[in-house]
Amino acid sequence: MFYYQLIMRKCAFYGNCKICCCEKTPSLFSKLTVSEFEELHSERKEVVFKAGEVIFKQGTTLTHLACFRSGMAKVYYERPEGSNILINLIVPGNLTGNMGLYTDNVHHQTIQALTDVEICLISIKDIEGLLGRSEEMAVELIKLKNENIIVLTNKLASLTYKSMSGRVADVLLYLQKDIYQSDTFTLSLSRQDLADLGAMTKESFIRTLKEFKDAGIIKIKANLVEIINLKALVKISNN
Amino acid sequence: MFYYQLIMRKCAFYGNCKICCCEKTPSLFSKLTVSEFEELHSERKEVVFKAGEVIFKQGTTLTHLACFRSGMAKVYYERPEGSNILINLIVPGNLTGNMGLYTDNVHHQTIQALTDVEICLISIKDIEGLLGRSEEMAVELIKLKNENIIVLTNKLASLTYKSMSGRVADVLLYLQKDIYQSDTFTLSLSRQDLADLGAMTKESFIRTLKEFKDAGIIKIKANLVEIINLKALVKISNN
DNA sequence: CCTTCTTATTGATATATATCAATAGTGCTG
DNA sequence: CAGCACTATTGATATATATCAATAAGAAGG
Repeated sequence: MFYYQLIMRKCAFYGNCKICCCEKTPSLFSKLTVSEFEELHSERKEVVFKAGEVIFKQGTTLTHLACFRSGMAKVYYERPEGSNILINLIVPGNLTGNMGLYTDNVHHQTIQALTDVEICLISIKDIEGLLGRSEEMAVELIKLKNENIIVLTNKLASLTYKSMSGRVADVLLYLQKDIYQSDTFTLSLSRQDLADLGAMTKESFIRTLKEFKDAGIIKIKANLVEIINLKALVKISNN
Repeated sequence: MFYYQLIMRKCAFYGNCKICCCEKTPSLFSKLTVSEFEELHSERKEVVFKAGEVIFKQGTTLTHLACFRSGMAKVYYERPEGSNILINLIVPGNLTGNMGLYTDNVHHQTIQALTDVEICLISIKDIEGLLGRSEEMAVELIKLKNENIIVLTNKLASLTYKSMSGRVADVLLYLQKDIYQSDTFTLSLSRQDLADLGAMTKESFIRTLKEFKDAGIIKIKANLVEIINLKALVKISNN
């Protein structure tokens, strides 16, 4: 019996592990048998990080992989020259920190909590051990990687070929669709973080936001954002 | 016995298959047994494309994966609005066209020959069949994917945070290090292609190239490029 | 070898975006 | 609740880069 079948029937069986296993597709763990899952589950470490704390630091050894159970974090790439580029946000159900797997065993990004965060840490050794036996899990990981690459390619296209307003629209659409899954949301990010997501200065981001506000496309009051005209936003995104 | 051990001893055994199997690390095929390799090898299709021909078209069904044996191709992402973003170049030993694997089975990029090109086409069915049995190959693919992601992240950082001269320097360093592996090379790419690699207009690229030429960092005459001062180029790349 | 077409180069100008600076708001701490 | 520090906002200006236009240089074809 597969773990996901078990958990579908007895949802509370593994507490909120179902967030990491069943609520996102593809999930690294959905195809594991109960005993395979138990291997990982029994060895996991539940950890709580406070807002602002660094979960993984770029350049340090990759020993664990994080499964997000609650809260929000930002993933950024620290450039040698000092500036940071914000790659994406992490929300419950996401898996992160495995870019160095099978390559140099080093973290290639820094992950920092934006709110208080609950995660499970799973040892890379356990993951590698299981990957060496479970083709199912390896295939799921390949699937995840391919999705990562597709998302990154889209981001590359957005950031390099769109004008500022298109990029701001993309940031708002990303928050609405992938992060908060609602037209109304309270930001856990600073204006600087938002600007970093869109690869521009915070002044430019704020100005563009104001244009959208003046045009009646969004409402924004401090950190409370409401998207009024989604279609207009999509249109701006598409130039 | 692994295939790569066999081929190390009898290099001509499989013709120039060693380009795809042994000369790049990681290689998807290096950990296969002889019989596993034979499965793929016997079913492969050797194809020649002429310069300018499209090998894979973005949006079409993913049926085969291409192993490059000779020549050069460009990989670009076609944006809905019409403009193209040049992601990277493909040279012998590279594997390409598997971003849609296990996801939507669609090509997410267009691959076009820049010179005459010899490739082997391997059916996705064969790859998937073997991936379902060989954890070794799955691990190699994960490794490849992770390297792809690391490279893409660097590219994202380069293209979004560097000024024009830094990006032109990056393009030249990419050609020198990853593509031609020489300080002197004859370009198979147009100025427009080079500009696309650096995410700028061809006029801007040409102007920056002229600056480098005037500063004695490179020599350039039509398509013949010589890098005179590599250190200066690296310094410009690092801002 | 001349004509035609494409690609490359150079120059002048426009424009988007960053930078710098000043002000306003927000939240924390004694 | 006053004062300080940090973040957000707005405005003025500078600058990098794109755009447009004109010319030059190659490449292809009769």
